[in-house]
Amino acid sequence: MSEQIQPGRRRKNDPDGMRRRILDTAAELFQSRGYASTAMHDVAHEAGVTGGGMHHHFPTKKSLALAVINERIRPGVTETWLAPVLEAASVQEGVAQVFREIRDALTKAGRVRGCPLNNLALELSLMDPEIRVAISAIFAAWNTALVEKIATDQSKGRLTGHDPQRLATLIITAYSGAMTLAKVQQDPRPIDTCSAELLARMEP
Amino acid sequence: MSEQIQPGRRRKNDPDGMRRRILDTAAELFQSRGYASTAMHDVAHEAGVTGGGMHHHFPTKKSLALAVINERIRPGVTETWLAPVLEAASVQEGVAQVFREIRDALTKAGRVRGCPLNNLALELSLMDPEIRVAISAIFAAWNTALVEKIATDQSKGRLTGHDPQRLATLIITAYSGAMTLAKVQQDPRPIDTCSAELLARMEP
Amino acid sequence: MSEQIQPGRRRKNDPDGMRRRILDTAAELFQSRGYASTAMHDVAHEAGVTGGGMHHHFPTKKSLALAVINERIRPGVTETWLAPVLEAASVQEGVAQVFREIRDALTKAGRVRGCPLNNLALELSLMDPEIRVAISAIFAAWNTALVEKIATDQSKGRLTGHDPQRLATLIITAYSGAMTLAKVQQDPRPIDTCSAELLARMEP
Amino acid sequence: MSEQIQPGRRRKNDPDGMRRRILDTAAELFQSRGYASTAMHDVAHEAGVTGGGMHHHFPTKKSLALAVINERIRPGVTETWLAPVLEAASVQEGVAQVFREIRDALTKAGRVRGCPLNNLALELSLMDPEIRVAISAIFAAWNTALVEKIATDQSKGRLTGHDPQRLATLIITAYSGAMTLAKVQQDPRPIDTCSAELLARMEP
DNA sequence: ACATACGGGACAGCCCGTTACT
DNA sequence: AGTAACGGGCTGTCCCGTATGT
Repeated sequence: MSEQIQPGRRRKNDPDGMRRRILDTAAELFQSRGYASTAMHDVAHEAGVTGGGMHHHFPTKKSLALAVINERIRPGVTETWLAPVLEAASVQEGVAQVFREIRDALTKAGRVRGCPLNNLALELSLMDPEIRVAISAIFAAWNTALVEKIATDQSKGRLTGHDPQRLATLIITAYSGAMTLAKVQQDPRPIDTCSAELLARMEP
Repeated sequence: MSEQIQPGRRRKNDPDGMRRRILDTAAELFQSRGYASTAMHDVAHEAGVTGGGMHHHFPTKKSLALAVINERIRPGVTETWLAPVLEAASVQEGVAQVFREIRDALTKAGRVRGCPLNNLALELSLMDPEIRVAISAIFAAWNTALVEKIATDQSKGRLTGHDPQRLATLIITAYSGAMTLAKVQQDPRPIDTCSAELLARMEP
Repeated sequence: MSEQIQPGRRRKNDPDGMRRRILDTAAELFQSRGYASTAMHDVAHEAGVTGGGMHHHFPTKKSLALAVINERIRPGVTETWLAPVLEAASVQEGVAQVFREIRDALTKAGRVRGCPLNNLALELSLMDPEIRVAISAIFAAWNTALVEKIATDQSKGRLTGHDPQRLATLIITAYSGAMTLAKVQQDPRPIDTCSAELLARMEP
Repeated sequence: MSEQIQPGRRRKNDPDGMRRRILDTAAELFQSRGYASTAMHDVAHEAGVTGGGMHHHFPTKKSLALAVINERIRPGVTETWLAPVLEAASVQEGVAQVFREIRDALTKAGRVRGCPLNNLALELSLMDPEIRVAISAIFAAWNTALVEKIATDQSKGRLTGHDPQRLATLIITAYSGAMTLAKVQQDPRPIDTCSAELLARMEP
C-alpha cells in the first residue's frame, strides 16, 4: 500500500498559527529592540517563517505594526491594566495592585524593557498618522475606563475630592513616565515611588 | 607672506561653527524623526556639511548621539526646567510656570514632537549602555534639583506633608508621561490637565 | 449526460471565461507596462482571479506569454492588418486604410502605447527561443500575406515596378518603426508621415 | 620606523574610470538583457564595482538609465549614423553605407541584439516621462540631421522629388523596424532588403 | 475548478564607516 | 580642516512557483 506520500515531508498549512507566531515575535522584538531597529527578516527568522510566508500575512512593516498594536498591545493593556482596576474594590486598590504586579514582573525579569505601549507610542507617533491614531485609541480607552471607575467610586464614597478626568490623566501619565524612568535607570523602583506618591492623596 | 587672516579674506575653516551646526541639526532630526530613522547623511545634508566633515567631528553615529545628549539635551533640560523651578518662589509656582510655558510653546508650534529627553531615552536606553548612562545622569540631575527645591520649600513652610523624593519622582514621571500623551494625541491639553492635578496635590 | 445548466443553479466554474479574462488582462498589461514589469499577481488581481486560478490555467509566466502571443496578438495582427489589406482593392489602398485607422485609434485614445507585437518582440526575443519563434512566425505570416497581395496586384496591373518581397519588408519595417516613433514621441503623426512617403512611390 | 603603509593594499580613487566602467557595462547589459531584466547588482558585479561605489555614482536605476541614454546611446547614434550620412557624398550613399556596415557588424557578431536606441525606447518610453523625453530628443536630432542632408542634396540636384521631412521619417522608421525584424528573426538580412527598397525609391 | 498558504530567492535603495585626496 | 570616493552589508518589498485545502 503505497499510500504514504512521504509523511513528514508534507507542508502543513496553519495560517492562524503562523500569523500568531509572527505577531508574538514581532511584539517581543519591537519592545526589546525598538521598531526601526527590528528588521522584518529578524521577525521572520525568529518566528521560524520564510520571507514568502511573512509577506503573505503582512505585506508591509506598517501592517505588521498595526496588527501588533491592535492584536497584542491593546489586549495587553486591557488585561494588565484595565481589567484589574475595574474589578478592584476601589481605584486606589486597583492602581496599587497593578503597579505592584508590574514592578514584581520587572524585578523578576531582571531587565526593564519598558512599557510596550509607551515604546511604540514614542517611536511611531510621528511616523505614520494611521499608527498614531491606533495608539491614541488605546490611550483613550484607558482614560475612559479610569474616569468611569473613579466616578463610580466617588458616587459610592470610596474616593472624594478629585476631578475624575484630571485624576485619570495623572495616573496614566505618571505610570507612563515611571515606566520610562525605570527603563532608563534599569531599576523598577521608580514605579513603587510613583505609586506611593500617587496614592498618598487618594485616601477616601 | 603673513598667514594672518586679512579682513576680506574669508576663512573657510570654521570647526566650531561646523560642529555647532551638526549638533543643532542632529538634535532637531533626532527629535522629529527618531534616532534610528535619521541617517547620518540626512544630518550632514541638512547641516550643509559633507560626509567627510561629519566624520571628522563625529566618527560614529553613537558619538553624535552622546554629544547631542550632553551638549544639547542636558543644557536644554537645565534651561527649560531646572533653572525656572529653582528660581521660582516655590515648587508649585515653578512647576506651574514650566508646564504652562511648554504647553504654550507646543500650541504655538502647532505640532507636538514630544520631549527630546523622553524620545531619546526610550529609543536608546536599551541600545547602548553608555548612552543609557548619559541619559540617566540627566534624569538624576533633574531629580536632585527637584528634591532640593522641595526640601528647601518645606523647611520654609511653603509646602507641607510631602516626601521630597517621592514628590520629585511624581513630578518628573507625570511630566514625562504628559509629554508622551500629548505627542500621541497631537494635543497639548494633557499637559494642562496633568499640571492642574499635580498642583492640586501640592497645596500647602 | 445531464450536465445541463439548470436555471437558478449558478455554475461557479467557468474555465473558459476565466482563461479569457486572464488573457485579455495580460495582453493589456504586457502592452502598457511591459512583460518584465508586469507581475503575475497584477494580472490575477486585474482579472479578478486568484493566484491558484492563474496557476491552473497558466502554470508559468512564459506559458502566459505564449498564449497571449498566439491567442491575442496573432489574431490581432490578422484582424487589424492582414484582413483589411487582403480585402482591399489594392495594396496601396489597404495600407493607406490600415495606417489611417490605427492613427485614428491612437488619436482617439490620447495615448500611444505602441504596437503590441512590436513591444513584446523587442522585449522577449532574446529572452526565450520558444517565444522568439512564436513572434517570428507572426512576422512571417504578415510578410507572406503582403507578398502574395503585392504579387497578385502586380499581375493585375494595379502596381508596377516593385519587388514584392522587398516592398513587403519595407512596409512592415516602416510600420513597425513608425509605431515605435509614435510611442516615443507620444504623437501619432509619424504614422501619417510614414504612410504618405510609403505610398508616394507606389502608384500603379 | 615602519613607514610603509602596506603598498598595494591602498585603494585608488578613480571616479571617472569607475563611472565609465559602470556606464559601459550598463549599456551592454541593458541592450542584451533589457532594462527591467538587468539588476543593478549585475551591473556592479560585471563592472567590478561594489554596491557602495555604484550608489555613489548612480543613486537610482533611473539615473543610470538616463546616463546611459545621454552618454552612450546618443553619442553612439551620432557616430554610427549621423556622422557617416552627413559626411557622405549623398544621402543615398550615406544610407547605403550605414545599413551595410551595421549589417556587417551583426553578421560578424553572429547574434542580433537589436538597436540600443530602439530597445530602450520601447521598454522605457511609457515608464518614465523624463526618460522618454531624453530618448525622444535623440530621435529628433536624428530627424533634423537627415532632413538637412536631404534638403542640401536636393538643392544640389543629387536627389529629386522628395519631401525632406517625409523621406527622413521613412528612413528612420524603416531602419528602426528593420532592426526589430532582424532581432526577432535573428537574421540580419531584413536590413539589406530594407536598404535596397529604400534606395530604389531614392534614385534621382 | 478554484482558493489560500507558503517557500525561497531576488531586487532597488540605503546606510554607516573608512580611506584617498586637496 | 575639509571633500569626495568607496566598501560591504542590510532593509523593506516583491515575485514566481508550488503545495495544501475545498
